Amino acid sequence: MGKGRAPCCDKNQVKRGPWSPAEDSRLISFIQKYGHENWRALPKQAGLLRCGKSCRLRWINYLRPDVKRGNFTKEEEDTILQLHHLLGNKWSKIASHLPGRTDNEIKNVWNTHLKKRLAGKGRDQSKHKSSVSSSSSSSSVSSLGSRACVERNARVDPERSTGQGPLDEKSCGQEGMVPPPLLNEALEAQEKLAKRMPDKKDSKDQSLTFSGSNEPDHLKGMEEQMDSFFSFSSPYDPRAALEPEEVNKPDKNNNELGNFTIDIPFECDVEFWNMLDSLEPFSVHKADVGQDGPRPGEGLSMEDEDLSWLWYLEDELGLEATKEGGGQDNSRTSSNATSPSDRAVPMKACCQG
DNA sequence: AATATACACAACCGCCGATCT
DNA sequence: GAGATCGGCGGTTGTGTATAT
Repeated sequence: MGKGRAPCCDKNQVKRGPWSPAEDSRLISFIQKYGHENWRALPKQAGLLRCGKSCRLRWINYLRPDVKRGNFTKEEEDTILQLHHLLGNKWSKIASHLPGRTDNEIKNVWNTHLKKRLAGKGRDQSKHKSSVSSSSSSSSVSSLGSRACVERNARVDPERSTGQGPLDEKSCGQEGMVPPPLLNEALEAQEKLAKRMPDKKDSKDQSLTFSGSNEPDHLKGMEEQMDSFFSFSSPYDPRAALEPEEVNKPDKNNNELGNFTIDIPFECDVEFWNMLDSLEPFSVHKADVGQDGPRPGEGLSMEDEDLSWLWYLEDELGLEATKEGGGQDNSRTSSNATSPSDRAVPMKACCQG
């Protein structure tokens, strides 16, 4: 081969632009039958005049059975906001925490909705950021249940979050932000879990396997979950374009896309969130939110939620400064807050309830 | 009703890291 | 070890649709 990188495809030979239903049908049909071991070879084998990358993108972002279409829920948006605060523009990582959502979709939502929302709030919030409650966005994460542990740690600072890039040690902890150790810990936990993923091939791409025979038992229960992902709200469901003779008919003993099984390794998510699910410190403190305040389950106001969360953190971290509002120093870069050993304590407390 | 503008989202592009040879 | 290949990721663009004028 010559020097330099070979083009992924001959742009003169491939079709570009929007996919037609027929192309979708062909791609789905082919992947159902043969899988997608080699994206580059796939279009040729499937008889598609498309670049392999284009096929892959189309499949991953649109045709994959577990892709959830439709508007993002408030919870999903909140999750994106907070994960973005944690991770920056790591769309694929963020997407991994939103089953059924693709990185591309999340990226679009961020660029179209969330960034603006944050920008708007940033302006709004700048007027009030001296108060404790200024640490909150107007979004509520209460319905996210125990995920709140991490997500609260990632409570968005709109002014900061409108910028690109992950929450770094300089930025977090300022202006009433939740102390960063928990953020770091959350990140570390995520990364540890990611590293524990046995094999990249097993985890990549939330891919599908197309075999009825070697379906892992633990995945069978997932079918039901996956079924929910088949609900589409878009007017054109590409999978509806499948022509009957081209696709495997749904097996009555199997899921509705025929004789392939979903092999989507959510272990990372499950483990991660299960770990967090074991943490219920916040719920205790919810109950403490002002004797006159709402009781748990009665719908805390955002302010109450934020306050109680801050109080919880203060208890755990022995911090009083937070009560004084976010205004505390920008010195959160002090090393004692970021050393792993120091970080472990509050998170551990958090995790162990 | 026609046109301009803004918005939303699908798709493309180029780079990077991992793996293969 | 070096180069080739591939999949994946993030940034950007193009296009269709909705809304405003």
